[in-house]
Amino acid sequence: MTDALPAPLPPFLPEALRREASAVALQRGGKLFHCGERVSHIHFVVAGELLAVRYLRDGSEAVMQRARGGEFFAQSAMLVPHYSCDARAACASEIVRLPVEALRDTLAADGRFALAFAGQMAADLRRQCTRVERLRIKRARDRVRHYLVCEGPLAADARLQDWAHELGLEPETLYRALAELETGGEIVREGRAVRLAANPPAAPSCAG
Amino acid sequence: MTDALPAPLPPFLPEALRREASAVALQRGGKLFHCGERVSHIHFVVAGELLAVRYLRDGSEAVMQRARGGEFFAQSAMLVPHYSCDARAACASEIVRLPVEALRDTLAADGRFALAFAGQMAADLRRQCTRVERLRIKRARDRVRHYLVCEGPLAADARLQDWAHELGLEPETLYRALAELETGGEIVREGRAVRLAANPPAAPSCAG
DNA sequence: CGTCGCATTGATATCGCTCAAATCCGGTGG
DNA sequence: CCACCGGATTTGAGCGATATCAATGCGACG
Repeated sequence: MTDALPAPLPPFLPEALRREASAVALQRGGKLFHCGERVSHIHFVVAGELLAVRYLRDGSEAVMQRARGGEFFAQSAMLVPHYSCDARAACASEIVRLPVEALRDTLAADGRFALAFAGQMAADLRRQCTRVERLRIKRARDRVRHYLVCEGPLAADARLQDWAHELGLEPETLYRALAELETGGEIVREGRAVRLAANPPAAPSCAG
Repeated sequence: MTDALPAPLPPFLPEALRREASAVALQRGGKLFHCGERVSHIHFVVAGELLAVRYLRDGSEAVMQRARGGEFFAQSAMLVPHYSCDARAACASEIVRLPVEALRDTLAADGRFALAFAGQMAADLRRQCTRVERLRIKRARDRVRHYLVCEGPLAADARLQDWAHELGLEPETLYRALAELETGGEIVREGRAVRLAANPPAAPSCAG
């Protein structure tokens, strides 16, 4: 406990906050906090995946948030005194937690940190906004296009499985969509990498 | 120009920032900024709807962000010197813009404001995270359930059309899903209001 | 060499989207 | 007060797309 773990934490965290940080390890299915508990910490996911879930009366559950390595989790707990959902690890995970009091104090006192923290949240927010717009798209091909336009080419070391999950598609559907886009000349695949074709078949934008 | 518009702006904005604010009105289709332009302002949507779009080479477009009345827009511009997309009004809109320099300075100088601003972004981020998880759900019925669990009952004065759009469904699909859920006893409809049934048909969670 | 996970392709079922028509509801004007 | 109108809601029928199940190829790794 109470290890200082400078490496995995965001670089903009002031030393004063790092000293207050403590590490938590969770098994798959382990709980980080429960609905109704008093908010004491803000969490940063070093590795693994955390879920914020709310349970339905019939035993099923609704995932409200999902955070993976390098992301903050349940940031909105900053604003409220009690958690309104449960936090569970989707797989074995390592978390660093910061006392919410210390975070608030540091935000209020350290302008440079406040700016960086707001910046991190702005970046996360932009990513989620883009995902929302992408998931609103119905056709698999159009989601793939949207991703390539907004996020750039897919790295060669990425697994298509994970990409399918990011796109809200089943892997088989993604494979088929990629095959069609490649046949249509809209994308180019080099090994596992995928990028938009430089010269798409449809009407070009400006030059004739 | 340079109107101070205290009413529509978030209450936590310091007076110093309000004095720097200027109002902008846009027709449907009007551009707020273009890809490549230098970032000068952060925008707050008073009324209407703004889109951040990136154009594909074939003339179609990808929406990256969407902001409606009461929301900030293109917050991530805080972090970068140039816009990487175009901003267009989806309908006639009123915007208040804050010079990014002034915003940065105020964030760094005014701790209370920095905390509130970060809080606003945390709340927006939570909302988007929940939407992402909801849109990942494939079946219409399950999306409706997720919404009611995470966001609470639907107000009686809401239009089902707007709700369908929020859920990423066509109105007809939502009507059918609601009919099925009501027949199944999972939800109760009182006029236009919709809420989860107090006593669902499936197995209860704790008490027998 | 065997195994395992990932990628790929085929066949089928399911679900949501689209087009179309009927009903309901609120507001407007006579 | 009533007739009318427009938009929202609801229901029906058919189509298209994705999910699902199944089988095969492929590459890494022990």
